[in-house]
Amino acid sequence: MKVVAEEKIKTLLTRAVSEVIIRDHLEAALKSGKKLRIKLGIDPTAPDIHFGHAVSLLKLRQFQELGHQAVLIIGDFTARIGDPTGRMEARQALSSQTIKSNLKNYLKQIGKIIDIGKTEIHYNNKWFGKMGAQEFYNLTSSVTVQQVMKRDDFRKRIENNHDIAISEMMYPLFQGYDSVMIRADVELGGEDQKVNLLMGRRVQRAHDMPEQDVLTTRLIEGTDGSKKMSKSSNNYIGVAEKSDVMFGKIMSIPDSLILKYFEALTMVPDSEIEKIGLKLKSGENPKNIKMQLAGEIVKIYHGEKKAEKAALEFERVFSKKEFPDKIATVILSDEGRNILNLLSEMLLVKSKSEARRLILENAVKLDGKIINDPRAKISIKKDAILQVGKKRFVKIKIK
RNA sequence: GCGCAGGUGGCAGAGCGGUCAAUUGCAUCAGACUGUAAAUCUGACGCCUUCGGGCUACGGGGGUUCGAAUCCCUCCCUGCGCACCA
Repeated sequence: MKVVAEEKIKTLLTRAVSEVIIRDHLEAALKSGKKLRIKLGIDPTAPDIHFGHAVSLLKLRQFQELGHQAVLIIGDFTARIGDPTGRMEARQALSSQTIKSNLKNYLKQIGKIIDIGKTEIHYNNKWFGKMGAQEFYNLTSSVTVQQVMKRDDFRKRIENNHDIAISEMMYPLFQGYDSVMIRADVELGGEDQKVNLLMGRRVQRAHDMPEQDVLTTRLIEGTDGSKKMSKSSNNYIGVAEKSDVMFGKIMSIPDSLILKYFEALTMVPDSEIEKIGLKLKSGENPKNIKMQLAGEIVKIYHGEKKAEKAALEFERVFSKKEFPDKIATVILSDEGRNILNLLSEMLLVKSKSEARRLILENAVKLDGKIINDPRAKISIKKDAILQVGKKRFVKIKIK
């Protein structure tokens, strides 16, 4: 029994982990049998959780499985102020109602990964909402500008003459104060969060509290295979995506990411992953292994059955080039109409100009037959499938 | 507050009176090749079009000019320097 626990602790401290500070301290604490308080902060401004977040959440789950107390911090305070990071982008503060409804979604998504029933959830507006100026002042005194500016993206922005709002510099402080309020023993986060997480230690120290250990998880690259997964790079896979879409997106990652994804996004045991690594090396078609990967991941969010269905569907549409199982259906009268109008009415294209281009690129098919004349008049006599590119389909029913 | 440099398409960044719907890179989309891989190659990439062209765009507003992304005025915004402050 004890051996199993040691094994788990090892996995906890190494798998998909970028850095542990202070490693020896945390390891000792884990072995002491003490129930630790593990903090993870969530920013409720993003519309949904993606696999980048899932890495830390899976790590939190591992802590839970060892009997530790998961503590989620929902950053509703900062969300209400409005996040200044995305320059130009909507700065308007989210209404508390939007935040509330977002949260519901969040918890549903997060609940697929961790055991929400055993998780403490705190909204940091609870303490920041009524924080006085004096207290705020004290908080700002616990850290220097230089310390905050260590963050890489701040440094780069200074170099490139991009602006940094003072409120942005306050973020790490707020985050650190959260650690004080919930008396965190450990804080989790992506490796890009390191400076912020370390700030928690500083703020705790300033509040005469034992300093939390910090565990950063590896960042994963998105579907493009090069940039880290993020909403702004549009290379993310959302936790809430439909099983088919999720499966397909996982299949589109470069082969080189397969093992990393296995480690960071599945619960497949280390020993198993090692074997998979060997298979890859010995020349097995990576497609098969990627299929397995996709199945494992989809299973977490949608269950075994849907994962299997998604695999079949994938084979059907992309390997065999057949039509998908389920296609959005539109009912139309059978009068003839211009192909351009048809495409834009079906919302398969953004504009008629785009439609024209796609047609000239041989991307538009009706029942599998290429339409290459933008002026074609189409009259549909019986049900048909209209297709643009490889991924856009609409089934037309005649009424 | 003063001075200087800037604000261009999703982003970065050219252009500095007509040949600018605007070089180029990235991102995106389509086609070829495939395992929807990745890489690569080809093409497209404001909107509308009867394919002749038309319309709307280079921070906002106004002006000069036959003609402005390009010149002038003004407002807003950003950076840098000085001053203020410490």
